[in-house]
Amino acid sequence: MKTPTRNRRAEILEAAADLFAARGFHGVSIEDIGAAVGVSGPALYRHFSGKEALLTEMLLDISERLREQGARLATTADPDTAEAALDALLSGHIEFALNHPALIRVHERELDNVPEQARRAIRRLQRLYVEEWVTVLSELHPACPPARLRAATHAVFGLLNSTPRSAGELAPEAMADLLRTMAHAALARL
Amino acid sequence: MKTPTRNRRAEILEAAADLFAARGFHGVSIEDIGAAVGVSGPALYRHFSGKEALLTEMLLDISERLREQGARLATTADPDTAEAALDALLSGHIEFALNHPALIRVHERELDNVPEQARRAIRRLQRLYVEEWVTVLSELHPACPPARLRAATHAVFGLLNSTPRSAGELAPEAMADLLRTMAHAALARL
DNA sequence: CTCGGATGTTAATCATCATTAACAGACTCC
DNA sequence: GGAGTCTGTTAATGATGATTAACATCCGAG
Repeated sequence: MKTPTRNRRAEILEAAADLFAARGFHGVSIEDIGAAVGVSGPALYRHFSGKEALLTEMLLDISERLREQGARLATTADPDTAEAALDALLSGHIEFALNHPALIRVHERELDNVPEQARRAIRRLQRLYVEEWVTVLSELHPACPPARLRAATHAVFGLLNSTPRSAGELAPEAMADLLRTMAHAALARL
Repeated sequence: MKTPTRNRRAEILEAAADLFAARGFHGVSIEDIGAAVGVSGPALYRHFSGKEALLTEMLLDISERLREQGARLATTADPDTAEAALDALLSGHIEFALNHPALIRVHERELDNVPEQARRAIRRLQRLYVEEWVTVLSELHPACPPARLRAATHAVFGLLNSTPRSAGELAPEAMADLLRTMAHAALARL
């Protein structure tokens, strides 16, 4: 019972993500989450200090992954072409959104349910990720004011994160292709 | 007390929309909503049969307004140019999103908290609205399969509805301009 | 006037839930 | 082979919150 236990935490986070994505933080009970992983109720307290802590860890993890990925992709070995960097950011975000629709949804909707302090940390990571995009975009559109670039970035996130809502309409590759095409076009002229 | 009372229902719906947008359906209590309009708690039951009924009416109203607006704008007097129809749809949606960010947010997030039957009705209205867009788009892109057009429509909604998230970054007119530009570009090549 | 309906108020009621207690099996390390 | 740690389990405990009951007011109609 050494190895299987290792997964418990991750297993719980995964199940909770699906549930939170489907019914929202307040719409899911600790019981529900326990049931989803085959244990029941208060067992979760052996792994997390509480429901908020669970959500907090989930959001911190997502934000951190996005930020890390953003920092990595925006600074590719060949950053001379901002075009290439933008394409990398786009592809990375799309891949994440398509592979983890539940995480994207939770990340988009549940920040307010995180306790103040952690919320600040999460916001910081989100801001860093956005700034990664803004930096790249400002190279492509030097005349465009930063506020506009930031708003454009948020708008593109909204576009890319529409995935969970139109799931099933299109095959994943077709969806990825569509989103990349649309996002590129949307960001071409600002 | 005849006239002022007339507004109570609308007043409640408005306050509830703001609260639901900010904290989510389950994160808001009947007490909270009452307090927001200056009465307290169970007084709401004089106007709505319950919390779910309140949300249901709110979502039905939003969906209906969008659908009606869509039907009206897509069938302008001069529908020979699909371009014009698309532009009208875009402008209408943007105006709605900018003027009613709370409603857009609730519309986007809370459908699952509506009882089954009403949910079907709301979904039907949403579908009709989407089909309005798809019809116009299919004139502009005859070769593009409908599923792709539908996914593109959802993606554009995601883009346009990003408003509540990037509020404050840009002045309303600047934001409207940005969204229109980006959406047009995103839909130009499918 | 006074009756009835529309609106509110405060005090139950009844569930649902997060969180904590108290208790138990299992596996590790010695 | 036993002490200790890890993970679970099932009963409290305590809040919070939706909904309903039992009473007030106010106002217009007759």
